[in-house]
Amino acid sequence: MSVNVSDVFRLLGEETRLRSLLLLAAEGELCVCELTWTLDVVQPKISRHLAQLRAGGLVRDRRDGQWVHYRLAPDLPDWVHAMIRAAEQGAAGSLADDRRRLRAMPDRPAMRCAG
Amino acid sequence: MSVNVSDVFRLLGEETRLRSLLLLAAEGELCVCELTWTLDVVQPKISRHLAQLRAGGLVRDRRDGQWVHYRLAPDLPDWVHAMIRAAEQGAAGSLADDRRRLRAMPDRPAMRCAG
DNA sequence: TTAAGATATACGGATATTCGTATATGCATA
DNA sequence: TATGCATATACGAATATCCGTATATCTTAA
Repeated sequence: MSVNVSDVFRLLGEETRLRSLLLLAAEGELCVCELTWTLDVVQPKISRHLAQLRAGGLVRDRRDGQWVHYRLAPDLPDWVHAMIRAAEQGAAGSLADDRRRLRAMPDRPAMRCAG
Repeated sequence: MSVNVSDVFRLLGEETRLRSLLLLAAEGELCVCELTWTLDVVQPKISRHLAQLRAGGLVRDRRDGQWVHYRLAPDLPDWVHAMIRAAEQGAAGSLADDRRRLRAMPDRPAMRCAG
């Protein structure tokens, strides 16, 4: 699964995908319902965008009962990590907002070890 | 002229724009005809994409007689530079190819101080 | 087995993007 | 002024992207 530079740019050029990826990078692992709630969009929209991130090799999914948890792909090349760090820096404000909203989510599917 | 993260991603998610920007970052300043020749695309295509990069605040242009030279915007935030460096790393191979092709261009409009 | 919750996909429709071609604009030079 | 070169823009067509809604799939629990 090799990642292509312009594919990565194209994938992250969409707000929902960018916000999702930055949340995953910051929180480690999130399920679809957490992203749906945090970003305040309908569930199929999140699923579709996550599927694109997965097809592009940026994230992996893991089923856990009813839930599917997404995380960054474990084998991303250095330049992708560098690019994500740059994006975190450029989107610091809105990322912090999203993380705050996530923490305010009621009844999160627990078993999370984020910090 | 403030640059937005997802705008930058979207702009660089198109191959011609990405290759143009990386060439500009590597070479300092290039005119439209150099990009047209190097990337082997028709001139209006280059002009259109450069116009988008300019509208997005990523590049500036400078007219010099008949030629218009483009360069990276001088006031880009750190995270944009970091993102460009990451892209250079991820696209190292094709960027080197493009720079080689540029150096092989005959009758370049001179007055260049690249290296 | 039935019901309910979480997630994924199918399907159109709306919108946006990209492109090739033609043409306009700006500058230099005869 | 007339011509030529470099660049920009206009325009329509092809294509891609994104979305909302409906529905399918998978899992758990009763």
